[in-house]
Amino acid sequence: MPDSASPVVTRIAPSPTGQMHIGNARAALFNWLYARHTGGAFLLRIEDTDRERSTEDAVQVIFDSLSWLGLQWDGEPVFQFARAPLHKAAVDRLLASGHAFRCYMSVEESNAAREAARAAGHALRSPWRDREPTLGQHNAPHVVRFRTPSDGDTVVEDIVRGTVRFPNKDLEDFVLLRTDGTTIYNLAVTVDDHDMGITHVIRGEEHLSNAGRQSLLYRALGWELPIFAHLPLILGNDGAKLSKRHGAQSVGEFQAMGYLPEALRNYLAKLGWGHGDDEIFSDEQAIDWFDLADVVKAPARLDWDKLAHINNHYLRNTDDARLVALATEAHLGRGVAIDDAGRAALARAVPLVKEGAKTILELADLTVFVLERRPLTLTEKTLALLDQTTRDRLQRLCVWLAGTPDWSHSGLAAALAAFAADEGVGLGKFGPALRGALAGGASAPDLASALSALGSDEALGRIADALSHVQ
RNA sequence: GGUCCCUUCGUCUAUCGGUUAGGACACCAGAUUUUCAAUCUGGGAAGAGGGGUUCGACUCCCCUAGGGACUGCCA
Repeated sequence: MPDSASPVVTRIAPSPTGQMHIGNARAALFNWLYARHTGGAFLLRIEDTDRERSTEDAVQVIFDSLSWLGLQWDGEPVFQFARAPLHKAAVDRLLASGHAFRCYMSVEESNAAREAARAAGHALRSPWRDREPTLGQHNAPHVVRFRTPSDGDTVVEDIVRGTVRFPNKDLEDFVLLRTDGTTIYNLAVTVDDHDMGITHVIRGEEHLSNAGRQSLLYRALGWELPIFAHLPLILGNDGAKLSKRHGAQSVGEFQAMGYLPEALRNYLAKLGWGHGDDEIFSDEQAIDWFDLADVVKAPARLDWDKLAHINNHYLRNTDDARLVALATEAHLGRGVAIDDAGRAALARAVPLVKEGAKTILELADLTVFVLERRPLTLTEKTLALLDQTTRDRLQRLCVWLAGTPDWSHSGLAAALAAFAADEGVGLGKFGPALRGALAGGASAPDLASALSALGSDEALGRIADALSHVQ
């Protein structure tokens, strides 16, 4: 194990084959937190050895996802495929030391051999592990496999799992080099983690069994093992593996749904780790408190309600300029045109409604009423409310409001209350009709807020529109 | 099938042998009320089951059950 005095080096190593999974984002977060907590480094490695599935776009998705999440990696990203010569050199060493061997079985043959081995109660053992190819065979198509010990256990010390042992007989002679000469995951990861000086391998539990294979490689290569920490999986709300049907599974989707990166960081940090009763905390606090020893073992389910609650907290504590920009973006994304008046109205409306929004998308829903164009289409319900008494009252209200100099929320709330008192009725007598006149069918906040967000010209104009509506 | 991991309120979790098992989200009720929310107050809600160890187990050990991961010339 690495010297405890040596600086911590962690890494996130996604493969560029599509979107960045939220589980991967959480792993990145924990690696980042641990590196920052210890004053160490957080590195990024792109695992692009699968040439069939790796794409340029997906590499960009990884950069974008990490950047959006605010998890800045240290140094230049390492591209795994570019390190192929180093991987092959390691394989040569393994071949020379007898820890690996050339296997001339075809895919079909190895599949059959694997089944036979399982039937016999152990994992695949290639017949070539103890056989020398003839001279003619030597360069025939082959893979290179690891010569897995037949007896004993491979022990993995894991910070969150404790001591985990895998019987070697159940670990097959896994492939190191494909027939085409390219390297495979376990070998590449081991060589890269070693060369990059990774001290702590923090990743999802799906890699726990790989830690056994990788440990075998580290020892065969004569290298010091890193400290392993396998994180519990993130499941969907129903306890099943997180997939498309759970609503979202990639960082990009969470972003598109209107979650703030800091809210997602906070929520994700609480999935598999926690600090007592603390629910909402800053990055500084998380960095200060984070420790691998406190990582939870059990898998966690994604709770959308709680994420929404946390997102709402961050939304209401975010500065208005940023929220207005985000809301504007959301409206434009929906094809809603916004002119200068609209921008101004949005700037007035956002601060007044943000407390009720759980996502940026909801913030857009709550502000769409200010972007409607006059004359608004009134709902049946509003039309029904506009009887003569109410019309007369709203007419007087317009006069009253026109004489109200303070169109701030509090000024209007006071004006509305004073008007109601003057009329000798409760707000309920004309509130619903006024709401309908101001917002049409769209949702709107409390009346004082709605009025204030619209501004006097627009608000009075909308009321006049409603009053002139033929019955 | 084999190997490995996991198991406290519906959910995320606290507890690290002695607590009325705490908090948060959600839920329910009440208050407020111009819609929906928001807000305030109160409430219900948990140690998978069975054996041990111990003066004493949620906590340690074993078994069972359930869930999950891996088992590939993917990562």
